[in-house]
Amino acid sequence: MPGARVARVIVDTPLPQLDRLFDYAIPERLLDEAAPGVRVTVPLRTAGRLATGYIVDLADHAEFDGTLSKIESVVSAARVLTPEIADLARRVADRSAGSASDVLRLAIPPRMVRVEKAWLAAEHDAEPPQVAPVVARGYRDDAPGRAVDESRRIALDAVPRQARLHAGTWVGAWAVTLAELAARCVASGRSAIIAVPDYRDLDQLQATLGDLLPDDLVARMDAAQPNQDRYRAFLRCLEPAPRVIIGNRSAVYAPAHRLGMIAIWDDSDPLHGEPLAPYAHARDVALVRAEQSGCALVLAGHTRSVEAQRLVEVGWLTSVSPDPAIVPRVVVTAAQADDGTSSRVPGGAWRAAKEGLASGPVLVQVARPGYAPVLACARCGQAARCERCDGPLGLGSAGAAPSCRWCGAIAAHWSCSDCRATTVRLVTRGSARTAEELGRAFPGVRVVVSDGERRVTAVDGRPALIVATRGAEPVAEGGYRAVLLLDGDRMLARESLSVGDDCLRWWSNAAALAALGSPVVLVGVAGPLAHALATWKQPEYAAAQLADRRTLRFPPAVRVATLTGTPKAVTDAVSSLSAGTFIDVLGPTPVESVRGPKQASVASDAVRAIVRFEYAHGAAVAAALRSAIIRSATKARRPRGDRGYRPPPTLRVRFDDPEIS
DNA sequence: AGCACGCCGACT
DNA sequence: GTCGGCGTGCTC
Repeated sequence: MPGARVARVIVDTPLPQLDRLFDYAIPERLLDEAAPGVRVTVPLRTAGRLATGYIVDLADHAEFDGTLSKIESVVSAARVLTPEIADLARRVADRSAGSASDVLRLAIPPRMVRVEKAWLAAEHDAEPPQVAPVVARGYRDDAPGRAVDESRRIALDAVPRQARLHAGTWVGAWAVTLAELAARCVASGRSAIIAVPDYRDLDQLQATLGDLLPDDLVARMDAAQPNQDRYRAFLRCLEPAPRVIIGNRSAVYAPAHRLGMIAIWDDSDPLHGEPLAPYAHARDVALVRAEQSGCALVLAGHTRSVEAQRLVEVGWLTSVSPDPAIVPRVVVTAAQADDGTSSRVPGGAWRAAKEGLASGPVLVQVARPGYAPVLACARCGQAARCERCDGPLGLGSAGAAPSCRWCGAIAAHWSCSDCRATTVRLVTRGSARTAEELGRAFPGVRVVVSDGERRVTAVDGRPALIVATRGAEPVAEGGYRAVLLLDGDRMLARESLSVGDDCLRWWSNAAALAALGSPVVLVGVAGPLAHALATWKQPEYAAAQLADRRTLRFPPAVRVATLTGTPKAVTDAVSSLSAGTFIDVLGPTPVESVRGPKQASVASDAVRAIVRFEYAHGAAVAAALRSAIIRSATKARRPRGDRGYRPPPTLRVRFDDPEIS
């Protein structure tokens, strides 16, 4: 808008009451630079106090009646906030009773001046790249490809196999499928976003894309990479040409030129949940963004999340499965009675491993890292706990001193809090101890351990035992010749509503790493879960779970909002909800001081209430809670004297907290 | 947050 | 009479 004199600015502040657009006059000297999307500094309330923000729009006239302040400065010419992302941030914030500026902090990486200057100086060709269209293999009639071409929304069951790249490395077939769909977008001049849970998946996806596309068309947005690299990748997404944007959960906020597809791999992995306010899950952001931009949406996995299954059942997603169906050869075996001395590997699993080792690598999935994750008093059996923080003590390696799994403190002079004995007994096996035992059971066989600390992402095709904690399984050249799922019973022992879903996901992801026809041995688990894995019908399991949650009125059959804060603020927020917009309210109840590695930052008298409501009332509930947050933020204020100490907010709202579902 | 405005007790 | 305490309100 040439000649515009007014800029509408979103101010970067955590204060909920400032979460709206402010009109500012554009001074003469900044008329050329003040463009939509640029970073600016503006005075707020009084001169001398400057805030940063982004211009989201230009206008001829202000909507504000009073006299306008002037924009202080334009930080740079880079237009980092595109109209699409500004709109997305608003929608996501509205849906979760949060601030758009909180969302923008996730969407726009910290500015790196040198990187930005280099990018602004460079030429960006708008020439569409020449990429040959590809077909997604493993599905009948190219169903996933056509869905992307027609901008439809699908729940995609991945092909449970491995594939070899040109360079000789091996990746999961899921990465090939998603890369093919992304390449197809680029071939038609559109961009694609693929969000994956962690760096292992990201590495596989990036390598796979390297086979299909020139490297400079792929932007990797990785939370672990240095800020410069992150900002450089972000700026490349802004260029007016199709890109394939891959990254972890925050990639769903990346700007994209003509977005054709947004895909989430393994959408029930907890890493897709955002721990920062307003806590929007990558899946939900993808849903909002697909709606907003009209692009294709792909929720892919070896398991079907209960949330995706709900969307299938309400007709919002279409289910697409591999055709012909590929079913890993799953064998279910009873657990060996564990007397602490004999090998923990039952006969059937042992034979499968033995046979597999004749031709290549064998995967052994265990529940926990370390040597002995749980210790107990040798005399009375009481669990051994840290003297400092009361966390559980464990052994990191065979000869190590006991240490706390929460705070890391070494317990050099431990004595039992009950009977004062000073020797401990090992009560569980971690990956290192399992590896040690397997090394004895299979003399002469190479043993590799992969867990959160020792990151092994790939192994070659030579015989070896690969002991991996769940989620840390490397990809094997040619696929594993056998997969042993050893700790099924232990994994199932966790107390959580989603423990079944989680276990099925861990097992299915490991099973998909097996070579075609090689045995996958599930030890010590029976019932519907074992059946779902053996028949490879994860969507049916998800459908049954969803039916259960419907009768219980648990998420995701309904939505929930968790309100935490002072009793007054929580009560006020609850009573501000109009009747008919919610089902019921649980609580408020006092928040028990959480005994755990992470202490929640809430006031000592904090209470919590949980509001359940139908999806149809989401907007109304979010709007009401949003005003309650603003009310509590502006009303309740602390006395002026105590600077420095920052009390927790009087009211915090979190929608669809995965912890309680 | 941070700063202004505004309405009641002890001071030259 | 008025200096300054901090409750309340607003930020273009």
